[in-house]
Amino acid sequence: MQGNKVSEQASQAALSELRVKEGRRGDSRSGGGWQAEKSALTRQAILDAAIRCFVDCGYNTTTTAMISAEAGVSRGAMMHHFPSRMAVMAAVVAHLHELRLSEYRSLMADIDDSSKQLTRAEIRKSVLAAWEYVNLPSFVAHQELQFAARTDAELRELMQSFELDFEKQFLKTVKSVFPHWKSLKSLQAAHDLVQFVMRGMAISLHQLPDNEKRVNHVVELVIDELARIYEVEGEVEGAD
Amino acid sequence: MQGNKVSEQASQAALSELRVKEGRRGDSRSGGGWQAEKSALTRQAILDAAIRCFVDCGYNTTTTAMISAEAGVSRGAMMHHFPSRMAVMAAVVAHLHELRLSEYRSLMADIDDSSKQLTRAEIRKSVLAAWEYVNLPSFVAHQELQFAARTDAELRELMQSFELDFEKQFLKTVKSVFPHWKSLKSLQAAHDLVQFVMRGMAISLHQLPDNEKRVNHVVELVIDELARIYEVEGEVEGAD
DNA sequence: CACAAAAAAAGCAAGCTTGTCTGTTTTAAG
DNA sequence: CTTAAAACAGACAAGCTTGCTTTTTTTGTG
Repeated sequence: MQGNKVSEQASQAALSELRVKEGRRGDSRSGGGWQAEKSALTRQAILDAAIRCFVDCGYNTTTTAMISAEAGVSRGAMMHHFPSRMAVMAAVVAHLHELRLSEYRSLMADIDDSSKQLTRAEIRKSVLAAWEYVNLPSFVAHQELQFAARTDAELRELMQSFELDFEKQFLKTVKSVFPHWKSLKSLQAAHDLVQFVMRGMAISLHQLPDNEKRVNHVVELVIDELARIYEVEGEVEGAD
Repeated sequence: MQGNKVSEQASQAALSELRVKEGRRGDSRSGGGWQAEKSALTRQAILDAAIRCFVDCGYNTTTTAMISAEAGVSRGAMMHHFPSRMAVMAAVVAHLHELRLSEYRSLMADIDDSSKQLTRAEIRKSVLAAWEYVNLPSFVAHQELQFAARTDAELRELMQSFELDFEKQFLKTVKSVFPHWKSLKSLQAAHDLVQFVMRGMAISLHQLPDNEKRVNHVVELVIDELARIYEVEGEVEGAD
C-alpha cells in the first residue's frame, strides 16, 4: 500500500549482539539450556520488530514478511514460533501489556513521594510523565492495535482481557504514587481526564501546526484542574 | 481480513429513490442536464458508501469492491468516476470536510446566544455538543482517515490542506458561538482542551467498562474547567 | 560418533485486491 | 432517426500476502 522503509539493521544487530554475547554454547545451562534461550531470543526479536513495524507502517499494512525481515529472521523461522499472523499479534499484545506498564511505572518513579501533602510540583511531574508516556513507541504500537480492534472482532476479543487488566494496574500505580489522594472517585476521574487528554493530543499532534505551544497550554490547564480537584477533595476531607 | 458486513440496502434504496424522483428525463434542465445530475448522484452514493465502510470496516480493510457494492453500483462504474482507490479517498476527504463542518455547526446552533454574558448552561451545551459530534459517523470516518495518514505519506499529503482549513473553520465557529469570550488565546486553549478530551474519549470508550459514568464525570470536569477559565479571563478583562 | 528433536530456511499454491481492458446501455445533439 | 459521447457492467491479468510443505542446519542426548 505504501512503502515506509524500516531500518532493518537495528534489530538484526541487536539479535546478533545478543547471540554472540551468549555465543559460547555451554555456559548457559542456568535456566533451561541454550536451545530454549535461543528460542526465547528469537521470539523477543520478532516481538520487538513487530512493534517497530506498527510504529512505522501501522497495524494493517504490517505483513509477516515485514516483521521477519525487520527481526532479521527468515519467514519460515517466524512461522515456526508463531503459526499464524494473528498468533504474532497475540504475543505482541501480551508483550506490550508488560512493557507499557513497566515503562509507565519507570516514568512515574521519578516523582518523589516523601511529603505528607501532594504538591503542585508533583502533579505537574505526573502530567508530564503521562505526556512522555503517550509518545513512547510502545504506546503508539498499542494504539495501532486498539484502533484496529475497533473493526476487527478477533483482535478485539484477543485484547479485551489485557485491556481490563491494564486499566486496573494502571490505576493501581497512580494510587501508589498519590497515596494522599483520599477520594477514589475523584482520583479515578482525574486519572481519566489526564488519559483522555493525552490520547487526544497524541493522535492530533501528528499533523497540526503550533502543536508545541498548544500542547503546553493544555497541559497547564490540566495541571490547574487536577490541583483544583485535589484541593476541593482535601477540603471536604472524605465527604465523597 | 475480517468480514464486517455492511447493509447494502440503505444506499441502494436511497440511490434508487433519488433516481426515480428525477426519473422523468426532461424536466431537469435546470442546472446542467440529467446526465450531469445522474453522475453527481452516483458520485454521492459512492462517497456515502465509503464513509459507511470506514465506520464498519476501517480505512485499510475497505476495498474498492466493498464500496461499490455498498453504493449499489458496479465496480466498473465506480472506476469510471474515480480512476483509482486513492482518487475515491481524496473525494471522501473533501466530502467529509464539508459534512463535518456542517454537522458541527448544526449541533452548535442549538445554543442560544442571546444573553450578554456567557452562562454555565451554554458552556455545558457546547461540551455536550462536542461529545455528540465525535460520535457521529462522519467523525469516525475522518478519524479512520487521519489515523491511517500517520503511516501513509500519500494520504497525509492529501489531507494536509483540508486539516488546516478545518481547524480554521472550526475555531471560527466556536468564536461565533461565544462572542463574549474576549481572550482569543484562552478560547483557543479551551477549545483544544475540549477537542483533545473528546477525541481521547472517542477512541477509548470502545472497549471500556463503566464508560457511561466515567465519561459523564470527565465531561463535568471539563465544564468546570471551562467555566473557571472563562471566569478568570472575565475578571482580568482583556489583560491577556 | 550417532540420532532424534528443535530450529531455521526456502519454495509453493490459493485467495484477494487493484488497475485495465472490452463490451453494452443510456444520454445528448444533429 | 442517427451518431458521438458519457455512463455503466463485467472480465482479465499482475502483484501481493498468507499458510503450508519440504529441506537443511543446529541442538541435546546416549
